[in-house]
Amino acid sequence: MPAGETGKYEQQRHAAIRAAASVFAEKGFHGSSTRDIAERMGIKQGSLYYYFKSKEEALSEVCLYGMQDYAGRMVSIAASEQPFRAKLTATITSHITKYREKNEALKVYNAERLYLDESKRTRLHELGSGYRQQLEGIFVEGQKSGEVRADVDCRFASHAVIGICNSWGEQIVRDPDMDIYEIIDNSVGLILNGFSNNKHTN
Amino acid sequence: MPAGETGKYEQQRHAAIRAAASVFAEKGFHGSSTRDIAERMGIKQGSLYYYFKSKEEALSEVCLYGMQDYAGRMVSIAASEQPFRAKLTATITSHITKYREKNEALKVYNAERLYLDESKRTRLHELGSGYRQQLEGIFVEGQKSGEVRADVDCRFASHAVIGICNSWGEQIVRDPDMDIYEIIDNSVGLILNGFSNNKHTN
DNA sequence: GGAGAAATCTATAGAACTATAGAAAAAATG
DNA sequence: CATTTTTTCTATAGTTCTATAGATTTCTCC
Repeated sequence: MPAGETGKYEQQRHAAIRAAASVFAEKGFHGSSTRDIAERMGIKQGSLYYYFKSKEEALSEVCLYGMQDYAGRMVSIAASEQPFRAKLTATITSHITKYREKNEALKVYNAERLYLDESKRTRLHELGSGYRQQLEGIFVEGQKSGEVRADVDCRFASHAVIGICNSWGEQIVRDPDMDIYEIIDNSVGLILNGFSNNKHTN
Repeated sequence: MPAGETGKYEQQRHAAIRAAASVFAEKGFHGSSTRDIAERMGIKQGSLYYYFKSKEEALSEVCLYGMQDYAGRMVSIAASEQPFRAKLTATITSHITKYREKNEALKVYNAERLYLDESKRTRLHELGSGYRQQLEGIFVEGQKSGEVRADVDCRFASHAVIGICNSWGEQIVRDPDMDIYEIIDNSVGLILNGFSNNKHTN
C-alpha cells in the first residue's frame, strides 16, 4: 500500500508517468503495452500496477501532467501587465518550447485524450478550453487597446494560434535540431501581420 | 481470387477502405479491430481478408486514399492561372472542405500514418511533402508577383497554412454544424493580413 | 438450370496483452 | 538484528485479436 507522500513512492510514480508519456508519444495508447512502459522505467510489467490501477489511469495521469502547469503558465501570462504583442510572443514561446523541453506528455494529451472515459475527458477538456479562453481573452484585450483590429474574430484567432503551435510542435518532437526561435518569430509575425504585401487600409 | 477490375470486387474493396477509414478515425489504428471494420461494412471479420491481406494494408490504403486526389487537387490549383490570393483561398477551401465532405481518411492519414512500415511511410511522406511544396511554391510565386512580402519564409508559411487547416479540420470532423465558410474566410484573412492593427510600414 | 467462379461464412490456431495473486527481496524501524 | 512495511518479481487466468483454412452460399454465363 502506498506511503503517505514523501519518499520513493511519489518519486517512482512520477517516473512511471514520464515513462508512460514517452511510450504513448511514440506508439500511441493502444499501440503501447504495459510491458513497454515498465521496461522503459526498468521494472517488470506486473510491478507497474503498484503505481497505476489500470493502463487507462496511466493515460489519464499523463494527460493531466501534460496539460497542467502548461495551463497554469497561460493564466499567468494572461494576467501579466504587458502589451498585446508581448503576451502573444510569450504564449507562443511557452507553447512551443514546451514541446521541446520535455513534453511528450503534451503530444499525448493532444492525440490520445479521446480514449479516456467521459468524465476524465471532460475534466481535461475544461482545462484545455480554459487555456484557449485565456488566449481568446488576450485577443479581446488587444482589441480594446487598439492593438488588434476590431474585425478580428477572437475565438477564431485563439484556435488558429493553437493550431499553428501544435502543428510545429509535432515537427519539433520529431526533429530535435530545429531552430525554435525562428519558428516563434515567424509565428508571431504571421499572427500580427500576415504574409500579404497589400498595406491593409481601412 | 479477385476479379479483373470491373465489378463487385473493386466496389466492395472501396467500401472496405471507407469502412476502415471511418473506424480508424473513430478509434485509432490500434484501437480498432478487424471485427469493427467488417461489421461496419456488414460482413464478417474473416471475410475482410478477402480484400486486405493484413490490417496494416488496410491502414496503408486508407492513408493513400486520404492523401491522393487531395494532393492532386493541390497540383491543379498551383498550376492554374490566378492571383496569389485566389490560389490561397482555393487551397484552404479545398483542404477544409475535404474534412467535411467525407474525409475521415485524411484525419487517419494525419494521425496514424506513423504506424506504417518504413517503405510505405516514406512513400506517403513524399506525397504529403509534395503537397506542401506545391503550397510553398504558391507563396514563392506570390513573392515574385509582389503579392507576398519579400521577408516571408515560404517554407514556414506553407507549414502554418497546413497547421491551421488541420487544426480546424479536427474540429469540423467532431462538430458537423460548424460554418465552414466563416472558417475559410477567417483563415485567409489571417494568412494575408494577420490580426494586428499596426499598419505594417517598411 | 447447371457448372464454374466469386464472395462470404464458420471455426480455430496461435500470439499478445491486461490485471491479479502471492512469493520474494529491499528498506525502514526500533 | 528481528520485525514490519514497502517495493518488486514470477506466474498465470482470462480475454481479445489477427490471420488462415476449408465449407458454403451467391453470382455469372452459357
